[in-house]
Amino acid sequence: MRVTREKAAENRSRVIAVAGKLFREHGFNGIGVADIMKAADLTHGGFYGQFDSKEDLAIEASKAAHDKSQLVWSDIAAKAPERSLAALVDHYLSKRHRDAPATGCAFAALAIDAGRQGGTVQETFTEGLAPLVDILAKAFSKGSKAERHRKALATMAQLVGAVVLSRAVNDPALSDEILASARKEILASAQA
Amino acid sequence: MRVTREKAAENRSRVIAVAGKLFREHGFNGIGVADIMKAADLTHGGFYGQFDSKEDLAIEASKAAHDKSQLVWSDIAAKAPERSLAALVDHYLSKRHRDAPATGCAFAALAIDAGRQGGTVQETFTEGLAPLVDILAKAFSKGSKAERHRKALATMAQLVGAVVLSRAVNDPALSDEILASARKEILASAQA
DNA sequence: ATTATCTATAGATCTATAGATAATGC
DNA sequence: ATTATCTATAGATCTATAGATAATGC
Repeated sequence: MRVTREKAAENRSRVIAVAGKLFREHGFNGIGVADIMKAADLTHGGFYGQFDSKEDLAIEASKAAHDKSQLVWSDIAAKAPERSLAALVDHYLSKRHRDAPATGCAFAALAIDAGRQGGTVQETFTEGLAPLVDILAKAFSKGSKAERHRKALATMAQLVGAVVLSRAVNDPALSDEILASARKEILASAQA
Repeated sequence: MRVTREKAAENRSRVIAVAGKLFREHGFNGIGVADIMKAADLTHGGFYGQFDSKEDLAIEASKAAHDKSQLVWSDIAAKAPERSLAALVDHYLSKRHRDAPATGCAFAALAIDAGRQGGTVQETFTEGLAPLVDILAKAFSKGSKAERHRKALATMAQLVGAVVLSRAVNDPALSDEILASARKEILASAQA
């Protein structure tokens, strides 16, 4: 039954990855430890050897999701140095992102849950926000550093809000329209 | 034990009002029927004489919250005919609103939950969005009808996203900054 | 007689723990 | 000997229902 240390570490990572998807899909309160472990091909009881509590897992899974977002955003910005803002916005406000909450941005999927949760989970989200805002700020070509920071915060809010609303409605045309409207506004305001 | 029809109708309304607050505070999955009934000073068992299911209550509570928002927004716009956009934005992005999710906008408190829930709950949120967007569209003074509608959708996303993010972080200064940044951006883009 | 509400409980599910098991790592 | 994982279960909580109760409304 017992596995190598290497395999044990891999099991733990797999639980974090699976939990990250299931939490983003169902919310912190919408999925249980037993189902997460089952999805990771492990037994329920094994969980408490790997993590202190469900909250502990929520923190680890949130951190991993934020780190992944940061990597993806950095890559997108680096690959389109002349139009990084447009590239980031196109990615974030894509139908692909809207339709895949389980693998998408943790803010669009869990920001409200994080606010309710409080404690270390909320702290993790606070720490996860700054790097994304910084990448956005660098993507703005005009204005002072303070102005670019302000625009980045406002843009982050618009990105998250647009994806949240596009997922909240069940009218596909309206959902598309929300994404397209936010996209157009952000790119127009970047010229100002 | 039995009460008058009038009192029974009042009891039902009170359960809807209490549920509206508790759902916005804890999410659809974060509060149970028993606690909602207790908060309404009724017994758990009485619930199923008033509602078909917890989902049925979630729908009624969401509808009531959306109707209330529409009324509040209409009032705000009517009371400041020359600067209704600024009045709406100041209200929505206020610290008071951020700090009172239980009585605030259902989109900022439950949009992610609604997207996950699907079914009639999601339908209720879809129907609740249009009236708010219409009020915003009228508050934009410049541009064609289509342009104002587009700006209203983008602004709605920014409003919701800003409040969601401001509640997700545990750094008060950053939280204030998110609200202020979104406010400034919205009012600047309304001049364009 | 009808019905709004209550008490009590069924049955499912949730987090967490105890103790057993068996393979790794000293 | 240590430890990663498993089986089994405790104890709490959740949605929903059954049947009793007692006052309203015909």
